[in-house]
Amino acid sequence: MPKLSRPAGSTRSGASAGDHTIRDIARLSGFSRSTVSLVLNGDPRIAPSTRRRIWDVIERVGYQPNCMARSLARKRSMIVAVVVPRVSARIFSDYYFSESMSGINETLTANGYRMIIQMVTENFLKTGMHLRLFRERQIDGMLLVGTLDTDDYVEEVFESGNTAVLVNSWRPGYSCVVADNFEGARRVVDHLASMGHRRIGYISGLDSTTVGLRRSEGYKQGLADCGLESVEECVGYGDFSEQSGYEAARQILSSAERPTAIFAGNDMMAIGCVECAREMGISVPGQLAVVGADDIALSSYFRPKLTTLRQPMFDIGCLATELLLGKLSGTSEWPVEKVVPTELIVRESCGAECAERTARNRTEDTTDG
Amino acid sequence: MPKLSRPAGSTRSGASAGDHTIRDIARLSGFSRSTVSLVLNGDPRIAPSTRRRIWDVIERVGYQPNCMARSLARKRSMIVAVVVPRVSARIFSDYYFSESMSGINETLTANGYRMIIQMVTENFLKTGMHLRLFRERQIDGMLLVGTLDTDDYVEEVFESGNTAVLVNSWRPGYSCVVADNFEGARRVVDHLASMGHRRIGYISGLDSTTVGLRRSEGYKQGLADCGLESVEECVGYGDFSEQSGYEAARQILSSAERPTAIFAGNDMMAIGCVECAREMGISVPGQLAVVGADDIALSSYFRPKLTTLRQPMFDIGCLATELLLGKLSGTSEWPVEKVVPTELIVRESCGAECAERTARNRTEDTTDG
DNA sequence: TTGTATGCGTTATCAT
DNA sequence: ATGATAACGCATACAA
Repeated sequence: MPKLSRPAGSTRSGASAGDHTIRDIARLSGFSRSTVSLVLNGDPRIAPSTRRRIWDVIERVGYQPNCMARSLARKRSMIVAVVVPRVSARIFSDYYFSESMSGINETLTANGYRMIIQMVTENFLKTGMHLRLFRERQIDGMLLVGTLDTDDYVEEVFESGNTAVLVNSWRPGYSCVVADNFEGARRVVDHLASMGHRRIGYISGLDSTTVGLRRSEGYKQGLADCGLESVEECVGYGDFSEQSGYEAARQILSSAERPTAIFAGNDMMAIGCVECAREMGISVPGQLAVVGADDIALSSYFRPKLTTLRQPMFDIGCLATELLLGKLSGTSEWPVEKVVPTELIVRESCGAECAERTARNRTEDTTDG
Repeated sequence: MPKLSRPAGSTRSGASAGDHTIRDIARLSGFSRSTVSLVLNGDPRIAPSTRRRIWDVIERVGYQPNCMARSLARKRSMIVAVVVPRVSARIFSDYYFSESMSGINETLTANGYRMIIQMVTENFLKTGMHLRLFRERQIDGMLLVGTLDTDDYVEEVFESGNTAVLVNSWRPGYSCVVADNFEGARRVVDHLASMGHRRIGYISGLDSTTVGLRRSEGYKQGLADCGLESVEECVGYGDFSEQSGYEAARQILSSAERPTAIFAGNDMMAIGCVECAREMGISVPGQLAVVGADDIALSSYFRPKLTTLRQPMFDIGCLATELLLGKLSGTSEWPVEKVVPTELIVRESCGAECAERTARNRTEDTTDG
């Protein structure tokens, strides 16, 4: 039974209204700190009556547990680090990443977690930040978005026994969520071929990324499936930037027998490609069909509106986070690879207005090489 | 002098390579925990020799201090919370905010701080999260971006004695960084008038935001300065969304004597406005000059390229963060209001190709209303 | 069901 | 210049 102890002179100077500790609650309620702690964490073996009494005090004084202290004791911070490549100085403005970030953040907060953002800077690499975050900051898990095949820290994170998941990149044996860019790219070519194109060009992104590589592979497979041959002058190499798309397009479009369609490895390169065609007096989609990939916000505002292979980055972020939290809470198998479908969004730049119709009218006999 | 104590069986099971505590360092170096702590924090009154010896051990075993424990003891977390309005479910995709976020994040990390993001959700309001963050998470400071005049929590944050700064919003007596949208809007009107426009319309954003209000006021002032009268049919009311811009434009452009120019309260509304004009068969900029505001990335990709009143959100984010950190470290006066200039970016949608020329040819005698 | 004692890893206060 | 010890606020075996 609780002892009737007075609050005593427990108000420390400068302490604002709700600045209490678990000690205060124990004293005010007449129970021990442990009991209060158990109540706080919803332990079922506390008598309903005492639970009530303790909660009354907690709410009366507006007590809030201190996360730092809790984390220290529990050795869990309820914080997840999101590691993003330093594509530009302004990562948040990059639509591709910002979209997944939104999904991640929402899922995290919905589950009581917080996120901190870590860019892959030189300092990150040099100081071994990928492991320090676990030790120093006590982060519970890590989300690695859009890593490169050449990023060595990825292996170290997984092999260190910490829990992490790859967001839209893939490595054998590690948990990840990726979009099916192979199948998607294949379908882009298929779509183009079904519209009568026989000479279909390609501007690659970075093949050191899973996304870029899969799109490149899908492009080749698509060509093969349609009985089309791969022409070297029709493919250029970019790095996902608008400028690189522009340059690759100039090269491709200058070739002796230029393609009637070009599939760009992402939307920004597709835009660069369109700009280039425009300058060369080649109308899009009239004389050249262009298809991008990602479906960034810009795609529907650009003219001609970009036909693109949509990648659901928001959903991918959500899914990856769910996987991570699932692992942290014990549920969910491990490791697990989740692949989400891509979607061909047909707009103006490819010259076809309705994807469904085109797809339905098409039959297997497209392999007329 | 250090005692020669052996490492003893201090290796706990499951401890990875660098999983040591300050105790281990003390034992291994032969000094006390206090001394190690002092060395760690660069206290000058430790003998260079011992400092060396301790650092040797630290680096040899790869010791990393635990942030949680440190924060608990120091009562400082080195974490700043960024509070953003829930304009959409996907805050990061909103260019306006993402840009400032980049500035904030960079400045924060450059100074050893981390950021956590807090959206203003119903839960945020209901649970008094704005104050809980200080207590529970022990955050050191708060950055409030784009708050509404109706947001009551703002006052509470500042009055609670915690340190915070407003990012692109203003309240009397509180520290903030704002863009000079009043002067900027004034100049937009001035520019339009100097091009011969006498009937200049306006689509307002939310006047409950500092940004929106200042632009509205600047618009009126600009009209007055140019000796132009404000015509009611020429102004519409939007909420910063493309859709609202579209609708306001339809109303304005349907009026008996429609304006020859429209200044929209932000770029998205300007885009909506252009789309509407297009549908109504009004060419831009031929029959209607349109000017937006913010200079979001889309502005230069949209056709016609948007003339816009640029607001340096990245810089604003940096500045606000510097102010906050300055206050936290004792330097920097308080409170302080910083206003940064806006810039008129002249592109296609206003029908003027060169701002400088126009500006130079213009003299004071524009007040011929 | 509840209380006691101890630990979490660090900093800070006071000695020496 | 360095060391012993008490916070910091909470969680958790273990005891009762």
